[in-house]
Amino acid sequence: MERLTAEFFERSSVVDCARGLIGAKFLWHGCEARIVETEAYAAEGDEACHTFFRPGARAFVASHPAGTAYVYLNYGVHWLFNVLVHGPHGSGFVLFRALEPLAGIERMMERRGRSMVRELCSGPGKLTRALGIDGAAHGCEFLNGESTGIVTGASKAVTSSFRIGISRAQDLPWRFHEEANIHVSR
DNA sequence: TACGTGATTACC
DNA sequence: GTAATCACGTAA
Repeated sequence: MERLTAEFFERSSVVDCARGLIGAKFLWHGCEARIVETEAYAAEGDEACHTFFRPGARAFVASHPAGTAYVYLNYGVHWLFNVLVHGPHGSGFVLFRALEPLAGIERMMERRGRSMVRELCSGPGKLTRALGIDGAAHGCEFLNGESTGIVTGASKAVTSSFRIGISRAQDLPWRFHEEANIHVSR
């Protein structure tokens, strides 16, 4: 078990980072959860990535180091959590789509208002709510924080599939999840 | 299956 | 100023 550093998000492509994070442990202010579902968004050549239609996202990519949190509000309701990648052949984001709660579960239940563990983090908007992540985390270099970061973990059988909830570039198999894990999004 | 919700953006 | 678009969750 080792802490991931920014170097992890510099040495591989955004797609490999997304796949490689499955099974790792996400630490956030007293809560711990295994990453069981991610998606990759490439800053160049991916029409579903924010950089394709948002100048502000392009500016963010250009002005922050690898490993920075990119957090934004979606549909006016849900905060979504991404990690910035600066790979050898391009930049991008890894979206956290689902987690398997390990510690701090009581706190997650409080924030979610649900008591079933598999309802806590089984979606990108759910997991930010469960962990108390909001716009304050945007731009944060959380990897080496006092109480935030990512720790390597056993990667089990990882399946790739198409990304969810997007209208463009639907043909890229850039969603990754652990097989047969009940905590992935529905 | 319908719909609330608000930031960002492009275009007047 | 306006309108369109959205990497979603919930109840039903």
